[in-house]
Amino acid sequence: MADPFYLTTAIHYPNGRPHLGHAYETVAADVLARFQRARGRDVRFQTGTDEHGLKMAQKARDLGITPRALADEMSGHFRDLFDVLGISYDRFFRTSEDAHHLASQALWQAMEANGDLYLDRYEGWYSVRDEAYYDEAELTIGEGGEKLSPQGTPVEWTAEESWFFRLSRYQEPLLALLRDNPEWVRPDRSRNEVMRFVEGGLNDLSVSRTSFDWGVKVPGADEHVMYVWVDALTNYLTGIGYPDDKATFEKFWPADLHLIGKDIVRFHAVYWPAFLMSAGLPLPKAVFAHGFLLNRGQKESKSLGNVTDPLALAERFGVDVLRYFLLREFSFGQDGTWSPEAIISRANAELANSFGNLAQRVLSFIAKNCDGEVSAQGEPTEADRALQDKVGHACSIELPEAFERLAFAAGLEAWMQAVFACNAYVDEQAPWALRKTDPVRMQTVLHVLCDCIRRLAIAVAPVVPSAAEQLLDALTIPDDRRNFGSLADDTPLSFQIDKPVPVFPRLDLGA
RNA sequence: GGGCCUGUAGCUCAGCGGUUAGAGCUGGCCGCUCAUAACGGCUAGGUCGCGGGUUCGAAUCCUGCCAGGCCUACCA
Repeated sequence: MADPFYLTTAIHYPNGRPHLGHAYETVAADVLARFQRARGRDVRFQTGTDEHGLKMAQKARDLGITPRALADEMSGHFRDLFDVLGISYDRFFRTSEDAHHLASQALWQAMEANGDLYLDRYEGWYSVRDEAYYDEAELTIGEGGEKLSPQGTPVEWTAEESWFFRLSRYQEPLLALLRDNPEWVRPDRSRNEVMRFVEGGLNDLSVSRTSFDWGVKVPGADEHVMYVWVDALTNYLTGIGYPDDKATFEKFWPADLHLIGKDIVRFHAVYWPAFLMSAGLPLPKAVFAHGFLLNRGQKESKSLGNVTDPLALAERFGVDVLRYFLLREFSFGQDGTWSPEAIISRANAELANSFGNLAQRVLSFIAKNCDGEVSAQGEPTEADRALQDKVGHACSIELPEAFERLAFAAGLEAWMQAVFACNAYVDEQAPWALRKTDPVRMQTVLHVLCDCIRRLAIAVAPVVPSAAEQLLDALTIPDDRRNFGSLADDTPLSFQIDKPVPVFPRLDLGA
């Protein structure tokens, strides 16, 4: 049976429409999911929306609709976006699902049974906007004499009964986890952040609210709803059947990777493992925090009015182009800067001119001059072997090795080098000259090139699935010969080529 | 305020103690004509944020400062 691979994105908070950052994280996860499937893993890939919490309740109130209606609408936008982007999720998760409430309560009860939950009283200056309590000393006075949080949001004196989680118990176990598994949280930036936070001492965590009811009810205390992060994190369990579907759950848990943004590292690398330890469940194998994308070097925000709709980018440039750009342009884990010009430049140089045109010049030559069929007829030369070695190494070794460590840009860089080598080979071998002088040799050259294109397309398919599929169709490669295992296949004896169509059209700025 | 991260050719990035600091894009020159005016070859271009220090030797280590980001903080 295939080796399971369970991968998650963070579930997205749908108090607004999805932005490019949501697309970035989810596309990256999708590439990894497709990559692992093509390597033969039994992949379970989950994304979704995190719909509870005060901010959703308030936003709904402002709009005069129910939180449920707001969640339905906004979650739909996320799902639509992901469908357009070709996200191959196995499960689109919503925390408002009934099963999730039951699962969160089950987790809660497991933590309670372990003696880690207790009722206490919480009071202080509470900012609804920040969803946080502040100390008196932190407050400032606004123009009208009202008290403001450090973020400048209004605060009100609030007292509520709250359940607390004994996070303080888990300081040592967490430190041991981080010490003994240096790769558990990546990159190092995030690991450092977590280490320092835990070393600084952990206070018990307030994990329930009574000031609103849009959330998961605390078992046996109906007036409380769970703190959003408790039920949000639980989605990783619920989505694979916790607690009732033991077969599915045990197959996929613990997760192989939680892919998240760098801003929510603490929740995933401190609170989450503590909850799981408390409930007696195994911990996920790894957490990876990606960087943020900056629009021409600036953070996108509503107040700056520079928020990009990822759907518009996908429509303007194409889904495959956008996916390729997102993974190729940035060092995953670090922040990156993008612009429409950068997308066009990258797409034209690498996808249209280098790879797309390579396929087009070879396939269309075959369609025109060989009646659409090529086969190996002569002995391979040194140049043939050198090219095939280069392409084979890039596709079977370099790209997979890089993708395994989430170094997508490095993997695609190695892949591009192989594409360059193919174009150089075409020029050196000049099949258009061989057509007149040595048709047998011409067949061999074209045959080598078809096989290289086949392997390049298979390797890059997780990133640009539609275009790769078109190319493999054009080469008449069977569906079950399109995975990484097939890279090592013996070259097909012959290739049948229909009249090809360019798979990556050139883009221009006016478009 | 503290911690961590980032700052390398016009642009996006790699290099993270050791020969003349690399790649791609952009620019210039040459070649080719199969191809999406695409491809190939050559070439131009850098005070490695700034100032100190360690070392035979630093973009690479230490320190101070500047700019941006993330996390965090009882600092009136």
